[in-house]
Amino acid sequence: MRYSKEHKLETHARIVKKASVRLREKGAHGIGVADLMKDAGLTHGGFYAHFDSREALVIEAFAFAMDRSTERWRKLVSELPPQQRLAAIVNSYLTPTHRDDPGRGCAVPALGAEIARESPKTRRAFAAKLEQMLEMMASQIIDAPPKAARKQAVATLATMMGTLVLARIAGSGELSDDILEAGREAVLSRAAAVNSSAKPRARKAAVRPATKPQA
Amino acid sequence: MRYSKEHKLETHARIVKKASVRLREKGAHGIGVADLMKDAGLTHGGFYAHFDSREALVIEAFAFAMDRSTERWRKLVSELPPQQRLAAIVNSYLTPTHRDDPGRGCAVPALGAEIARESPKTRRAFAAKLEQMLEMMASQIIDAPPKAARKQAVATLATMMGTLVLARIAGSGELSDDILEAGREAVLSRAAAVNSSAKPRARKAAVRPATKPQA
DNA sequence: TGTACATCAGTGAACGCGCGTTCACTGATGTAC
DNA sequence: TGTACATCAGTGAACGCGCGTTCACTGATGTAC
Repeated sequence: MRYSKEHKLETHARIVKKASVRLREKGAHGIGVADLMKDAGLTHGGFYAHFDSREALVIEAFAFAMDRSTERWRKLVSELPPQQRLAAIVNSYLTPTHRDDPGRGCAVPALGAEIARESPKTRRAFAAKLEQMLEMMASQIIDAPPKAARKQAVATLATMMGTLVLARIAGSGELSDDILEAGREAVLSRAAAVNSSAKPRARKAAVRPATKPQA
Repeated sequence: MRYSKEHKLETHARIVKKASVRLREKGAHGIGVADLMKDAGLTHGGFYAHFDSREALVIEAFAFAMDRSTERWRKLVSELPPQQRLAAIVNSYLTPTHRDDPGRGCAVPALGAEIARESPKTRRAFAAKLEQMLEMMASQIIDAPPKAARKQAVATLATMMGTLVLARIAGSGELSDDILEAGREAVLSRAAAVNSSAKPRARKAAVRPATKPQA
């Protein structure tokens, strides 16, 4: 063989990783196979040695992005007391940094609407990763019964990603910052309300914006 | 002239109207000029007698869809007492009917993320219509000072459209219905909390799902 | 250890196709006389 | 009122281009002997 055993896997992973950035930036149909390969330092002809089709790469790239977000949240949250965890996720999500850098941000606001229109196969792949993300969020909400925690996780993600979409439509000026702030307040006050056993100071600490970027 | 004075305007309006449906269904790049013209009962060659470019049609079609939604809400709300208005909008928005018929639904969950990536011109046109929609929503919230009403409108729309995107990713099964329900509850309980002067029964009435479709 | 061969990740030209856009033309109707 | 002409919304062929995909080929390396 021309290359070491892991070489192909590494190349494959590099394509997926770079593509996951570009697709979040440009949309699921916003960039072509040739440019995606160029991003990974290759020419387009080799593409089909790694993927059955462009769609297959989109699925992998999307899954990669979702796994990264979920994993990043898990790390972010691992060092915090339970009652601050959801707030920490929210505060890292609803920031100008995240709004202005979709390529390294959450795939749901960037690609959700588009992927929901794709083939059933693609949509289901997306749905499965979304489900994992929701489960991860719900598992951070320990002071509510599972069904309520699940509902809160859904509502929180919906508000967070919806806020990001609205903020991106509004550009990156003051109006857009206000949108982020409105979303942040809404989702944090809801968390505080559901989380009725938490002390007020816990909530106040949670409201402070995170300095770390995005999610 | 071959046709009556209003003929061209009528044709133009018909193209925009049909396109606004198809674009919401298929995405801003999901359908071509030829098919859009066919939808309006015409051939593709006549397109440029009506629009400078495909992008110009996308802008008009998007504006049309946004105006329709805003106007529909205005009508829906006009016959209701103030404290039921926001809830009525939410209940008509977060329904399986709306989820399953994006072509006649709100353009924000269908096209928002995509349009935010378009040219500044397109994005700003979208942003202006979004602003009108938010103002309309905020004007329904009369028991809060303007700044708070604005914030609540932003958070409400973010949650509503985010919920719709998540529900569409999840398909149209039970899991998807649960997502709609979680979004509905979150946004209605927030409205009830802000709307602290309203009587409990007002809130209870508001929580009942609407039978009318979408928004 | 040295040599011949097999492998296969990656190259780059070429393909067919659909797209947005252009353009010469059509033909029904309004207008001038 | 009747006739010749001008208008212009709409037609359909054609354009250039970029895309996803295919394919014959390359050449560095692992393997067999």
